Amino acid sequence: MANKSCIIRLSMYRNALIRLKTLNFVKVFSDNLADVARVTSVQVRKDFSLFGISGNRRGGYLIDELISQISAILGKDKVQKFIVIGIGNIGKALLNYPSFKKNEIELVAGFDIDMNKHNRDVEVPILPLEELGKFVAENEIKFGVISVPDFAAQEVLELMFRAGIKGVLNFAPICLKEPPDCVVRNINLETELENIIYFTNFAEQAGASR
Amino acid sequence: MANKSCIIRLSMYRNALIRLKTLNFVKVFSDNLADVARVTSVQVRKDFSLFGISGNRRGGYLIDELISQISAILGKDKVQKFIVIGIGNIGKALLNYPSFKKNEIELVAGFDIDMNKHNRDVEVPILPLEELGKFVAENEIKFGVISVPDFAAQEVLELMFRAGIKGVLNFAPICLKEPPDCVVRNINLETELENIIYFTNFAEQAGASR
DNA sequence: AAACTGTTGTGAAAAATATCACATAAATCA
DNA sequence: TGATTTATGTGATATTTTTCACAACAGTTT
Repeated sequence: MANKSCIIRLSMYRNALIRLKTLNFVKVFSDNLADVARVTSVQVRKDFSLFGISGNRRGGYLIDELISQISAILGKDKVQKFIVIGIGNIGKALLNYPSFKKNEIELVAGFDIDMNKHNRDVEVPILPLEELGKFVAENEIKFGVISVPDFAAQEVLELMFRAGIKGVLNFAPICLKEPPDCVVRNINLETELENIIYFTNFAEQAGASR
Repeated sequence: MANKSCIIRLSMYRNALIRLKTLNFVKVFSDNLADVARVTSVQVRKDFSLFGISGNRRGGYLIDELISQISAILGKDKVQKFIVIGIGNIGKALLNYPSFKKNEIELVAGFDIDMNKHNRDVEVPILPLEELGKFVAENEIKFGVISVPDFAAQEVLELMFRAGIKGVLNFAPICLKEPPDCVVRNINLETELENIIYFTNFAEQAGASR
């Protein structure tokens, strides 16, 4: 079965393909994708073979065909709606983030407990948290982002789960316990920076001792 | 050698430990950390053993000691300064992100090409991109975040590299080519969402066919 | 039409990562 | 003080992921 990094790579291939298409590429080779996505060409082909995507021996892949095949796998054949809970720094950034729409991802509403943040008269309304359940049911929302402070995150996740949300991206710096049949992915900005700090320092030490 | 996920786990253990310390824990067991960081206890101990961290047979680990050992590994024994390039949605969110300081990570300046965004009269100034090299040299900055549009990202990375920056967190939705001796880590918001979408749909299908 | 070239596709091998099983040590109890 | 309990620490094993090596094939050249 496909694993997490494999799907991440598919997304990257798709991005690369879209970019290459704007350059008027008609067919691409696994080597092209490997270069752009910074992996090996075998990795590209192995990933494709896992999903039954095949090209033409010696002829590479037809770019349009490939894009639509990958898009289908990633659920990009239809617009995927999602909501954001917690309109702080990150929540606000997501509300204004331009490239979701280009990628068939649509942020349809934000939620917050702070009534000063509520606002219904805009394209993407900010609603009180109490309306979450109703909104999710009426609009058939499956995906959501958590951008509340750490202490509130687990509670918000359970709220989302009860509302019927099935997939969650969590920015709160805490490792959430995923409810059954609910996919949760954590992005922790400090952790990411700490990772970079470690490997940078490590590389320096290794370099110095070389 | 330690790998990327191992360091991410160390960060998570540290977060967990700090949380447990506020609850007045004095010692912790690998099982406690496993629960909070959502891994197995063997994994915790294996990770520790990789860095020569040892506890007391039967007695677990002294929390203060453990925090300082992990902190030292992650470079948290001193404040790590970093800058942000591109003061758009994400850049702004980072400027106001509260929990960096708690974690010995200090955002010291932002940079942008748009002169309307420049502002020197605040704690974290926003400076013109031309001043990057000078600022980085004078303030001995080693780390930076890229939050510019995709088409500008590679160029900005090379600019940062020439200025002397060694570790970069990239939010631009493009896979950057890392210069030699420079650590680059990509966070792509769309890709993360696509990942969630895929696995949510997949779980649904698997559930339905069960 | 035969030889050649360059790319895909994949079984097998290797490398990386995580888990298991259990020896070892420290504390407690009888 | 010997037996028992409960964690740690780690070699061995299993699993996952990536890379290697090369057969298969479709064009292209001679």
